[in-house]
Amino acid sequence: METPSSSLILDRETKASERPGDHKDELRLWLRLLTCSTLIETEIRNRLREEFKTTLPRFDLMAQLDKTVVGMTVGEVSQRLMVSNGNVTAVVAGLIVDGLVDKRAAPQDRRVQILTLTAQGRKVFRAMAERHEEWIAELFAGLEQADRGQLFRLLGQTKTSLHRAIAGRAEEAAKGDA
Amino acid sequence: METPSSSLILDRETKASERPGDHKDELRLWLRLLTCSTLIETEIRNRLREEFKTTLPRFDLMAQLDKTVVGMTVGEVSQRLMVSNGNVTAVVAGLIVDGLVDKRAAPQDRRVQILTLTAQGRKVFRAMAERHEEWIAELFAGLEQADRGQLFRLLGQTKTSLHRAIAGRAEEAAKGDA
DNA sequence: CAAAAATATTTTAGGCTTAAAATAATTTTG
DNA sequence: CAAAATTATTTTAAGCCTAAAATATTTTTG
Repeated sequence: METPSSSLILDRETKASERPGDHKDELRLWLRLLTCSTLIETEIRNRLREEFKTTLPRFDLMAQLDKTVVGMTVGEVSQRLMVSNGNVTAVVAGLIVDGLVDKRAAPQDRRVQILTLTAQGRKVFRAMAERHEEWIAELFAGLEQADRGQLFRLLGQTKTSLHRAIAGRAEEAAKGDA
Repeated sequence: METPSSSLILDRETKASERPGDHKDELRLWLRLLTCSTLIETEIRNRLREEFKTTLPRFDLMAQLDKTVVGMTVGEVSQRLMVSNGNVTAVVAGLIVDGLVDKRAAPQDRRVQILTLTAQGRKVFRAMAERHEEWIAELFAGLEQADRGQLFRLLGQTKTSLHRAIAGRAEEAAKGDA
């Protein structure tokens, strides 16, 4: 329990954001983060369509496959892209039709499907990736390098905070189930 | 062509990010921003479904309408949410069926449709908004308040950078058209 | 070893999203 | 003022995305 005087001090000296039960600052932070993310995503989507007649989900999927020579399973790709398995299945289907991706069952475990870029897929992706990197640099060009570094670090802490909060809640749910 | 000595100095003294034509740092920054955004969005989506049996697009749309008493046009909502007009039309259709939103043509300009929350819609939204605010605060709880402030400022600069880059490119395109 | 459990993926059903074309209404212009 | 241009929205067609159920395969267990 707080004494009346201590809460008086709180009322006088704290910012609006510190009012008990008020979380408007965090909300504004989230909305600003979302705005940045949406602006970038929409712009990249538009440029991929205009310059390469492709979509962001396809690009993202190919980007994962470009990181490996031995290929990647459906589950691995879905985890990395933070999308559902079914979604990977669907996007891959389109890429296979276009001859950019190859899919085959793993010989030692036939449940597993191994995805790889075809030679053409790798060539096409590399060309897009180069432009993509330029676009991103252009979009962030208005920030000083030091600020970009600072932002990168803060987003790292944010990621940690998010993972902790999400894992914490998953535990609660598991406890409830048991 | 560079002299061997100048490129030696570059190799020795500059960070990887400063190699000419290399923009890996900006790319990593973008991917980290996207990760944070996706983690939050997915978590909020899940909680809205579990706790209120609704979706994020519906929640976001209602959040816009909650800001006004006189209502908002389809175009206004679509601009604020950064989604297409057609998308607003579709999501609104669902909300109307559920009795949460009302739509009527403006009397002075019958092209314009004015959207408002119904009394029930406002009540339902307010309950969700309170929980939503708590969730967001929880997700950012691992960040010091000072860091949240710093992050907010940096994202503000990022927004400015993005708007400038996007507007700049739109001008180029317009020039090309003319 | 066979039944049960676990794992990996696909399918299904339904909602979101977009760009582009179509519709409807208003404003501008010759 | 009527045709043309503009503005606001809706429709359409196609792709993305998810959760949950179904399928196929492998591993565990009694």
